[in-house]
Amino acid sequence: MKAARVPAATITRLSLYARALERLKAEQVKVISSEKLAELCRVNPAQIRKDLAYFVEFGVRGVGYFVGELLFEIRRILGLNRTWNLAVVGLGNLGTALVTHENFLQQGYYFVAAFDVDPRKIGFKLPSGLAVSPVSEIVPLCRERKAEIGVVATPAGQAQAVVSQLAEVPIRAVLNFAPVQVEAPEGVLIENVDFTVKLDHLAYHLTGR
Amino acid sequence: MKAARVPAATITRLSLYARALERLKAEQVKVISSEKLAELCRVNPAQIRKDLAYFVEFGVRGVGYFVGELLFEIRRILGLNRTWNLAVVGLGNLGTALVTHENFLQQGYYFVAAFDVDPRKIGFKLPSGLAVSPVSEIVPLCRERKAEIGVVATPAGQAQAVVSQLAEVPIRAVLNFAPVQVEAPEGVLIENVDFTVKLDHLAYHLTGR
DNA sequence: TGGTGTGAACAACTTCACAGCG
DNA sequence: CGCTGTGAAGTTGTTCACACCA
Repeated sequence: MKAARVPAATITRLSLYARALERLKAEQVKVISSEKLAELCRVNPAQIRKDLAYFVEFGVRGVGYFVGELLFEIRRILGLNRTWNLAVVGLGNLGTALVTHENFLQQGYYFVAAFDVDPRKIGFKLPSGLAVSPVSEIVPLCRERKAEIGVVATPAGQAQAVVSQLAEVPIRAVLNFAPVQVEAPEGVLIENVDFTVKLDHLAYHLTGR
Repeated sequence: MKAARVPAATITRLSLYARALERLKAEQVKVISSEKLAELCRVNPAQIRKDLAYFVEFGVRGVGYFVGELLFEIRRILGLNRTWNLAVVGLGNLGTALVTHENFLQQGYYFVAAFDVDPRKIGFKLPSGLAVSPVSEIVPLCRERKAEIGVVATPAGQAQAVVSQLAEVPIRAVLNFAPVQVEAPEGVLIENVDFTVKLDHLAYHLTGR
Protein backbone atom coordinates (compact mmCIF):
# COMPACT_ATOMS: atom_id res chain seq x y z
CA MET A 1 0.00 0.00 0.00
CA LYS A 2 1.23 3.55 0.83
CA ALA A 3 -0.28 6.92 1.66
CA ALA A 4 -4.10 7.18 1.78
CA ARG A 5 -5.58 8.85 4.82
CA VAL A 6 -4.21 7.40 8.03
CA PRO A 7 -6.69 6.81 10.87
CA ALA A 8 -5.98 8.63 14.11
CA ALA A 9 -6.19 5.29 15.87
CA THR A 10 -3.29 4.05 13.78
CA ILE A 11 -1.09 6.87 15.03
CA THR A 12 -2.02 6.07 18.60
CA ARG A 13 -1.08 2.46 18.08
CA LEU A 14 2.17 3.38 16.34
CA SER A 15 3.11 5.07 19.58
CA LEU A 16 2.37 1.88 21.51
CA TYR A 17 4.37 -0.18 19.04
CA ALA A 18 7.34 2.13 19.48
CA ARG A 19 7.17 1.72 23.21
CA ALA A 20 7.07 -2.06 22.97
CA LEU A 21 9.88 -2.08 20.43
CA GLU A 22 12.02 0.00 22.75
CA ARG A 23 11.62 -2.64 25.42
CA LEU A 24 12.40 -5.40 22.95
CA LYS A 25 15.46 -3.58 21.72
CA ALA A 26 16.69 -3.17 25.28
CA GLU A 27 16.23 -6.92 25.68
CA GLN A 28 18.38 -7.52 22.60
CA VAL A 29 15.51 -9.01 20.62
CA LYS A 30 16.40 -8.64 16.96
CA VAL A 31 13.29 -9.84 15.13
CA ILE A 32 9.61 -9.84 15.99
CA SER A 33 6.48 -11.12 14.26
CA SER A 34 3.24 -9.16 14.12
CA GLU A 35 1.71 -11.85 16.29
CA LYS A 36 4.24 -11.44 19.09
CA LEU A 37 4.15 -7.67 18.93
CA ALA A 38 0.37 -7.78 18.93
CA GLU A 39 0.45 -9.75 22.15
CA LEU A 40 2.66 -7.16 23.83
CA CYS A 41 0.47 -4.29 22.68
CA ARG A 42 -2.79 -6.17 23.14
CA VAL A 43 -4.06 -5.60 19.65
CA ASN A 44 -4.90 -7.80 16.67
CA PRO A 45 -1.92 -8.96 14.55
CA ALA A 46 -3.64 -8.02 11.29
CA GLN A 47 -4.15 -4.59 12.75
CA ILE A 48 -0.42 -4.15 13.17
CA ARG A 49 0.31 -5.23 9.63
CA LYS A 50 -2.36 -2.87 8.31
CA ASP A 51 -1.06 0.02 10.40
CA LEU A 52 2.50 -0.52 9.24
CA ALA A 53 1.45 -0.95 5.63
CA TYR A 54 0.33 2.69 5.57
CA PHE A 55 3.95 3.67 5.83
CA VAL A 56 6.50 0.96 5.40
CA GLU A 57 6.88 -2.34 3.70
CA PHE A 58 9.88 -4.18 4.97
CA GLY A 59 8.45 -7.02 6.96
CA VAL A 60 10.19 -10.22 5.94
CA ARG A 61 7.75 -12.98 5.01
CA GLY A 62 8.24 -16.07 7.07
CA VAL A 63 10.33 -14.08 9.57
CA GLY A 64 8.79 -10.85 10.82
CA TYR A 65 10.19 -7.34 11.34
CA PHE A 66 13.65 -6.26 12.39
CA VAL A 67 13.20 -4.57 15.75
CA GLY A 68 15.80 -1.83 15.36
CA GLU A 69 14.81 -0.96 11.84
CA LEU A 70 11.10 -0.88 12.63
CA LEU A 71 11.59 1.21 15.74
CA PHE A 72 13.71 3.70 13.86
CA GLU A 73 11.13 3.95 11.12
CA ILE A 74 8.16 4.41 13.48
CA ARG A 75 10.00 7.09 15.40
CA ARG A 76 10.74 8.85 12.15
CA ILE A 77 7.09 8.66 11.08
CA LEU A 78 5.85 10.06 14.38
CA GLY A 79 8.46 12.81 14.31
CA LEU A 80 10.36 11.50 17.31
CA ASN A 81 13.73 11.60 15.57
CA ARG A 82 14.19 15.10 16.98
CA THR A 83 13.32 17.00 20.16
CA TRP A 84 10.24 19.12 20.76
CA ASN A 85 9.93 22.29 22.82
CA LEU A 86 7.00 22.48 25.22
CA ALA A 87 5.41 25.44 26.99
CA VAL A 88 3.25 24.69 30.01
CA VAL A 89 0.53 27.02 31.25
CA GLY A 90 -0.81 26.55 34.76
CA LEU A 91 1.51 25.42 37.53
CA GLY A 92 -0.86 23.95 40.04
CA ASN A 93 -0.22 20.47 41.34
CA LEU A 94 -0.70 18.89 37.98
CA GLY A 95 1.26 21.37 35.89
CA THR A 96 4.18 21.23 38.27
CA ALA A 97 4.13 17.45 38.28
CA LEU A 98 4.20 17.43 34.50
CA VAL A 99 7.23 19.71 34.24
CA THR A 100 9.04 17.51 36.71
CA HIS A 101 7.92 14.28 35.08
CA GLU A 102 11.01 12.59 33.70
CA ASN A 103 9.23 10.56 31.02
CA PHE A 104 8.86 13.67 28.91
CA LEU A 105 12.56 14.33 28.87
CA GLN A 106 13.39 10.74 28.08
CA GLN A 107 11.17 10.91 25.04
CA GLY A 108 12.66 14.11 23.73
CA TYR A 109 10.07 16.59 24.99
CA TYR A 110 11.66 19.63 26.66
CA PHE A 111 9.88 22.30 28.66
CA VAL A 112 11.26 25.66 27.58
CA ALA A 113 8.67 27.96 29.17
CA ALA A 114 6.20 27.90 32.05
CA PHE A 115 3.36 30.34 32.75
CA ASP A 116 0.90 31.07 35.53
CA VAL A 117 -1.53 33.83 36.47
CA ASP A 118 -0.77 33.73 40.19
CA PRO A 119 1.65 36.61 40.97
CA ARG A 120 3.08 34.61 43.88
CA LYS A 121 4.29 31.96 41.49
CA ILE A 122 5.97 34.31 39.02
CA GLY A 123 9.73 33.97 39.13
CA PHE A 124 9.54 30.72 41.04
CA LYS A 125 12.25 28.33 39.88
CA LEU A 126 11.02 24.87 39.03
CA PRO A 127 13.29 21.89 39.85
CA SER A 128 14.49 21.90 36.26
CA GLY A 129 15.71 25.46 36.74
CA LEU A 130 12.95 26.88 34.58
CA ALA A 131 11.39 30.05 36.01
CA VAL A 132 7.65 30.74 35.99
CA SER A 133 6.55 33.68 33.85
CA PRO A 134 3.26 35.60 33.82
CA VAL A 135 0.69 34.49 31.24
CA SER A 136 0.89 37.93 29.67
CA GLU A 137 4.32 36.87 28.40
CA ILE A 138 3.04 33.83 26.54
CA VAL A 139 3.34 35.21 23.03
CA PRO A 140 6.76 36.88 23.19
CA LEU A 141 8.41 34.21 25.33
CA CYS A 142 7.08 31.25 23.37
CA ARG A 143 8.35 32.89 20.21
CA GLU A 144 11.73 33.63 21.70
CA ARG A 145 12.21 30.12 23.03
CA LYS A 146 10.67 28.46 20.01
CA ALA A 147 7.98 26.56 21.89
CA GLU A 148 6.15 24.20 19.55
CA ILE A 149 3.64 22.36 21.71
CA GLY A 150 1.48 23.89 24.43
CA VAL A 151 0.53 22.03 27.59
CA VAL A 152 -2.55 23.48 29.28
CA ALA A 153 -2.99 22.61 32.95
CA THR A 154 -5.13 25.54 34.05
CA PRO A 155 -8.62 25.39 35.55
CA ALA A 156 -11.40 24.81 33.01
CA GLY A 157 -12.44 28.44 32.93
CA GLN A 158 -9.11 29.69 31.62
CA ALA A 159 -8.30 27.01 29.09
CA GLN A 160 -10.01 28.58 26.08
CA ALA A 161 -8.28 31.94 26.54
CA VAL A 162 -4.93 30.24 26.99
CA VAL A 163 -5.35 28.19 23.84
CA SER A 164 -6.16 31.34 21.90
CA GLN A 165 -3.01 32.97 23.24
CA LEU A 166 -0.94 29.96 22.27
CA ALA A 167 -2.49 29.97 18.81
CA GLU A 168 -1.25 33.51 18.38
CA VAL A 169 2.36 32.54 18.94
CA PRO A 170 1.64 30.53 16.73
CA ILE A 171 1.62 27.16 18.46
CA ARG A 172 -0.17 24.51 16.44
CA ALA A 173 -0.43 21.63 18.89
CA VAL A 174 -1.87 21.60 22.39
CA LEU A 175 -2.09 18.95 25.08
CA ASN A 176 -5.06 19.97 27.19
CA PHE A 177 -5.52 18.71 30.74
CA ALA A 178 -8.33 21.14 31.60
CA PRO A 179 -11.74 19.50 31.80
CA VAL A 180 -13.45 21.40 28.97
CA GLN A 181 -13.96 20.90 25.27
CA VAL A 182 -11.88 23.75 23.97
CA GLU A 183 -12.54 25.15 20.52
CA ALA A 184 -9.48 24.56 18.39
CA PRO A 185 -8.35 27.66 16.50
CA GLU A 186 -7.74 27.17 12.77
CA GLY A 187 -4.76 24.88 12.21
CA VAL A 188 -4.34 23.94 15.87
CA LEU A 189 -4.64 20.32 16.96
CA ILE A 190 -5.83 19.79 20.51
CA GLU A 191 -5.43 16.49 22.32
CA ASN A 192 -7.42 16.20 25.51
CA VAL A 193 -6.21 14.28 28.54
CA ASP A 194 -9.35 13.95 30.54
CA PHE A 195 -9.12 11.67 33.50
CA THR A 196 -12.38 12.81 35.04
CA VAL A 197 -14.12 11.35 32.03
CA LYS A 198 -12.18 8.11 32.42
CA LEU A 199 -13.04 7.91 36.09
CA ASP A 200 -16.69 8.40 35.22
CA HIS A 201 -16.35 5.53 32.80
CA LEU A 202 -15.02 3.34 35.58
CA ALA A 203 -17.85 4.41 37.88
CA TYR A 204 -20.31 3.45 35.16
CA HIS A 205 -18.63 0.08 34.80
CA LEU A 206 -18.90 -0.57 38.52
CA THR A 207 -22.49 0.61 38.61
CA GLY A 208 -23.78 -0.95 35.43
CA ARG A 209 -26.11 -3.58 36.79
CA MET B 1 -35.36 2.81 22.25
CA LYS B 2 -33.89 1.40 25.50
CA ALA B 3 -31.16 -1.02 26.48
CA ALA B 4 -29.14 -2.69 23.66
CA ARG B 5 -25.38 -2.57 24.02
CA VAL B 6 -24.14 0.91 24.75
CA PRO B 7 -20.98 2.02 22.91
CA ALA B 8 -18.07 3.04 25.09
CA ALA B 9 -17.95 6.30 23.18
CA THR B 10 -21.46 7.06 24.36
CA ILE B 11 -20.40 6.78 27.99
CA THR B 12 -17.50 9.11 27.36
CA ARG B 13 -19.83 11.66 25.83
CA LEU B 14 -22.36 11.30 28.64
CA SER B 15 -19.60 12.47 30.91
CA LEU B 16 -19.05 15.52 28.71
CA TYR B 17 -22.76 16.25 28.62
CA ALA B 18 -22.91 16.14 32.40
CA ARG B 19 -20.09 18.61 32.62
CA ALA B 20 -21.77 21.03 30.21
CA LEU B 21 -25.10 20.63 31.98
CA GLU B 22 -23.48 21.48 35.28
CA ARG B 23 -22.27 24.74 33.80
CA LEU B 24 -25.71 25.44 32.33
CA LYS B 25 -27.39 24.70 35.63
CA ALA B 26 -25.02 27.09 37.39
CA GLU B 27 -26.04 29.70 34.84
CA GLN B 28 -29.69 29.12 35.65
CA VAL B 29 -30.46 27.76 32.19
CA LYS B 30 -33.59 25.64 32.53
CA VAL B 31 -34.03 24.08 29.10
CA ILE B 32 -31.61 23.12 26.35
CA SER B 33 -31.98 21.68 22.87
CA SER B 34 -29.75 18.94 21.51
CA GLU B 35 -28.44 21.46 19.03
CA LYS B 36 -27.29 23.92 21.70
CA LEU B 37 -25.83 21.21 23.90
CA ALA B 38 -24.07 19.75 20.87
CA GLU B 39 -22.40 23.08 20.25
CA LEU B 40 -21.09 23.23 23.81
CA CYS B 41 -19.76 19.68 23.65
CA ARG B 42 -18.61 19.93 20.05
CA VAL B 43 -20.49 16.91 18.81
CA ASN B 44 -23.32 16.27 16.38
CA PRO B 45 -26.86 16.98 17.69
CA ALA B 46 -28.21 13.67 16.41
CA GLN B 47 -25.41 11.98 18.32
CA ILE B 48 -26.67 13.47 21.55
CA ARG B 49 -30.22 12.36 20.91
CA LYS B 50 -29.00 8.86 20.05
CA ASP B 51 -26.82 8.69 23.13
CA LEU B 52 -29.63 9.77 25.40
CA ALA B 53 -32.12 7.46 23.75
CA TYR B 54 -30.14 4.47 25.04
CA PHE B 55 -31.26 5.41 28.52
CA VAL B 56 -33.93 8.03 28.80
CA GLU B 57 -36.78 9.40 26.83
CA PHE B 58 -37.98 12.65 28.23
CA GLY B 59 -36.91 15.22 25.74
CA VAL B 60 -39.84 17.47 24.99
CA ARG B 61 -40.54 17.76 21.27
CA GLY B 62 -40.47 21.30 20.07
CA VAL B 63 -38.69 22.33 23.27
CA GLY B 64 -35.64 20.30 24.28
CA TYR B 65 -34.47 18.83 27.56
CA PHE B 66 -34.86 20.14 31.10
CA VAL B 67 -31.33 20.83 32.32
CA GLY B 68 -31.78 19.80 35.94
CA GLU B 69 -33.67 16.65 35.14
CA LEU B 70 -31.25 15.57 32.43
CA LEU B 71 -28.19 16.23 34.56
CA PHE B 72 -29.66 14.25 37.43
CA GLU B 73 -30.47 11.37 35.14
CA ILE B 74 -27.04 11.28 33.46
CA ARG B 75 -25.33 11.36 36.82
CA ARG B 76 -27.48 8.48 37.95
CA ILE B 77 -26.66 6.49 34.81
CA LEU B 78 -22.93 7.01 35.23
CA GLY B 79 -23.11 6.14 38.90
CA LEU B 80 -22.23 9.64 40.08
CA ASN B 81 -25.15 9.89 42.49
CA ARG B 82 -22.84 8.53 45.17
CA THR B 83 -19.19 8.80 46.18
CA TRP B 84 -16.40 6.45 45.15
CA ASN B 85 -13.36 5.42 47.16
CA LEU B 86 -10.01 5.54 45.40
CA ALA B 87 -6.67 3.96 46.26
CA VAL B 88 -3.60 5.44 44.63
CA VAL B 89 -0.39 3.49 44.12
CA GLY B 90 2.80 5.40 43.39
CA LEU B 91 3.37 8.80 44.96
CA GLY B 92 5.87 10.38 42.64
CA ASN B 93 5.17 13.80 41.22
CA LEU B 94 2.14 12.65 39.35
CA GLY B 95 0.56 10.47 42.04
CA THR B 96 0.98 13.20 44.62
CA ALA B 97 -0.54 15.78 42.30
CA LEU B 98 -3.52 13.50 41.71
CA VAL B 99 -4.26 13.02 45.39
CA THR B 100 -4.11 16.75 45.88
CA HIS B 101 -6.14 17.51 42.77
CA GLU B 102 -9.39 19.10 43.93
CA ASN B 103 -11.42 18.13 40.86
CA PHE B 104 -11.62 14.59 42.12
CA LEU B 105 -13.18 15.60 45.38
CA GLN B 106 -15.64 17.92 43.71
CA GLN B 107 -16.86 15.04 41.61
CA GLY B 108 -17.29 12.66 44.50
CA TYR B 109 -14.07 10.70 44.20
CA TYR B 110 -12.30 10.26 47.55
CA PHE B 111 -8.80 8.94 48.11
CA VAL B 112 -8.96 6.53 51.03
CA ALA B 113 -5.54 4.88 50.68
CA ALA B 114 -2.13 5.67 49.22
CA PHE B 115 0.75 3.29 48.60
CA ASP B 116 4.40 3.49 47.57
CA VAL B 117 7.41 1.19 47.54
CA ASP B 118 9.89 3.83 48.67
CA PRO B 119 10.52 3.32 52.42
CA ARG B 120 11.29 7.03 52.80
CA LYS B 121 7.75 7.88 51.74
CA ILE B 122 5.97 5.45 54.07
CA GLY B 123 4.09 7.26 56.81
CA PHE B 124 4.36 10.58 54.99
CA LYS B 125 1.19 12.59 55.46
CA LEU B 126 -0.28 13.94 52.26
CA PRO B 127 -1.92 17.38 52.34
CA SER B 128 -5.30 15.69 52.71
CA GLY B 129 -4.07 14.04 55.91
CA LEU B 130 -3.85 10.64 54.25
CA ALA B 131 -0.69 8.72 55.21
CA VAL B 132 1.36 6.73 52.72
CA SER B 133 1.44 2.96 53.29
CA PRO B 134 3.78 0.31 51.89
CA VAL B 135 2.56 -1.55 48.79
CA SER B 136 2.66 -4.78 50.79
CA GLU B 137 -0.42 -3.44 52.58
CA ILE B 138 -2.48 -3.00 49.45
CA VAL B 139 -4.80 -5.97 49.92
CA PRO B 140 -5.65 -5.61 53.62
CA LEU B 141 -5.86 -1.82 53.64
CA CYS B 142 -7.95 -1.53 50.49
CA ARG B 143 -10.35 -4.06 51.95
CA GLU B 144 -10.52 -2.29 55.27
CA ARG B 145 -11.12 1.11 53.72
CA LYS B 146 -13.42 -0.21 51.02
CA ALA B 147 -11.43 1.14 48.09
CA GLU B 148 -13.33 0.59 44.86
CA ILE B 149 -11.19 2.15 42.15
CA GLY B 150 -7.40 1.87 41.85
CA VAL B 151 -5.23 4.67 40.50
CA VAL B 152 -1.86 3.48 39.25
CA ALA B 153 0.84 6.12 39.00
CA THR B 154 3.92 3.91 39.28
CA PRO B 155 6.71 3.52 36.73
CA ALA B 156 5.83 1.26 33.81
CA GLY B 157 7.75 -1.70 35.20
CA GLN B 158 5.63 -2.01 38.32
CA ALA B 159 2.18 -1.38 36.91
CA GLN B 160 1.31 -4.96 36.04
CA ALA B 161 2.19 -6.28 39.49
CA VAL B 162 0.24 -3.49 41.14
CA VAL B 163 -2.84 -4.18 39.04
CA SER B 164 -2.66 -7.84 40.02
CA GLN B 165 -2.49 -6.86 43.67
CA LEU B 166 -5.46 -4.56 43.29
CA ALA B 167 -7.40 -7.31 41.53
CA GLU B 168 -6.89 -9.48 44.57
CA VAL B 169 -8.59 -7.01 46.88
CA PRO B 170 -10.77 -7.26 44.72
CA ILE B 171 -10.79 -3.92 42.96
CA ARG B 172 -12.56 -4.10 39.61
CA ALA B 173 -11.70 -0.72 38.08
CA VAL B 174 -8.30 0.86 37.51
CA LEU B 175 -7.19 4.20 36.17
CA ASN B 176 -3.71 3.59 34.82
CA PHE B 177 -1.23 6.41 34.29
CA ALA B 178 1.78 4.15 33.73
CA PRO B 179 2.89 4.01 30.10
CA VAL B 180 2.28 0.31 29.48
CA GLN B 181 -0.54 -1.82 28.17
CA VAL B 182 -1.38 -3.71 31.30
CA GLU B 183 -3.19 -7.04 31.07
CA ALA B 184 -6.55 -6.69 32.73
CA PRO B 185 -7.30 -9.50 35.18
CA GLU B 186 -10.71 -11.18 34.74
CA GLY B 187 -13.50 -8.75 35.57
CA VAL B 188 -11.22 -5.72 35.93
CA LEU B 189 -11.70 -2.71 33.69
CA ILE B 190 -8.59 -0.67 33.02
CA GLU B 191 -8.72 2.86 31.63
CA ASN B 192 -5.40 4.19 30.43
CA VAL B 193 -4.42 7.82 30.71
CA ASP B 194 -1.50 7.99 28.39
CA PHE B 195 -0.21 11.44 27.68
CA THR B 196 3.02 10.28 26.08
CA VAL B 197 0.91 8.74 23.35
CA LYS B 198 -1.05 11.97 22.96
CA LEU B 199 2.15 13.99 22.76
CA ASP B 200 3.43 11.65 20.07
CA HIS B 201 0.22 12.27 18.20
CA LEU B 202 0.86 16.00 18.37
CA ALA B 203 4.43 15.52 17.19
CA TYR B 204 3.11 13.51 14.26
CA HIS B 205 0.66 16.28 13.44
CA LEU B 206 3.42 18.89 13.45
CA THR B 207 5.70 16.68 11.39
CA GLY B 208 3.22 15.31 8.90
CA ARG B 209 4.25 17.05 5.73
C1' DT C 1 7.05 -23.68 6.24
C1' DG C 2 5.72 -19.50 8.39
C1' DG C 3 4.57 -14.83 8.46
C1' DT C 4 3.70 -10.73 5.65
C1' DG C 5 0.62 -7.81 2.71
C1' DT C 6 -4.01 -7.01 1.39
C1' DG C 7 -8.70 -7.45 -0.76
C1' DA C 8 -12.97 -8.47 0.88
C1' DA C 9 -16.25 -9.32 4.69
C1' DC C 10 -17.59 -7.56 8.78
C1' DA C 11 -18.54 -4.70 12.75
C1' DA C 12 -19.06 -0.44 15.00
C1' DC C 13 -20.18 4.06 15.16
C1' DT C 14 -21.93 8.50 13.11
C1' DT C 15 -24.85 11.37 10.44
C1' DC C 16 -28.87 12.13 7.73
C1' DA C 17 -33.51 12.84 7.14
C1' DC C 18 -37.93 12.80 8.38
C1' DA C 19 -42.15 11.11 10.79
C1' DG C 20 -44.52 12.30 14.82
C1' DC C 21 -45.61 14.62 18.89
C1' DG C 22 -46.10 18.52 22.35
C1' DC D 1 -44.02 25.05 14.28
C1' DG D 2 -39.86 23.16 16.32
C1' DC D 3 -37.31 19.67 18.23
C1' DT D 4 -37.17 14.96 19.62
C1' DG D 5 -36.72 10.00 18.54
C1' DT D 6 -35.23 6.76 15.22
C1' DG D 7 -34.90 3.85 10.88
C1' DA D 8 -31.95 3.94 7.17
C1' DA D 9 -27.80 5.33 4.85
C1' DG D 10 -23.21 6.40 5.18
C1' DT D 11 -18.65 6.29 7.00
C1' DT D 12 -14.87 4.63 9.39
C1' DG D 13 -12.18 1.24 11.42
C1' DT D 14 -11.27 -3.83 12.43
C1' DT D 15 -10.77 -8.69 11.48
C1' DC D 16 -10.61 -12.53 8.41
C1' DA D 17 -8.59 -15.35 5.14
C1' DC D 18 -5.52 -16.40 1.88
C1' DA D 19 -2.28 -15.49 -2.01
C1' DC D 20 2.45 -14.84 -2.15
C1' DC D 21 7.13 -14.75 -1.05
C1' DA D 22 11.76 -15.33 1.79
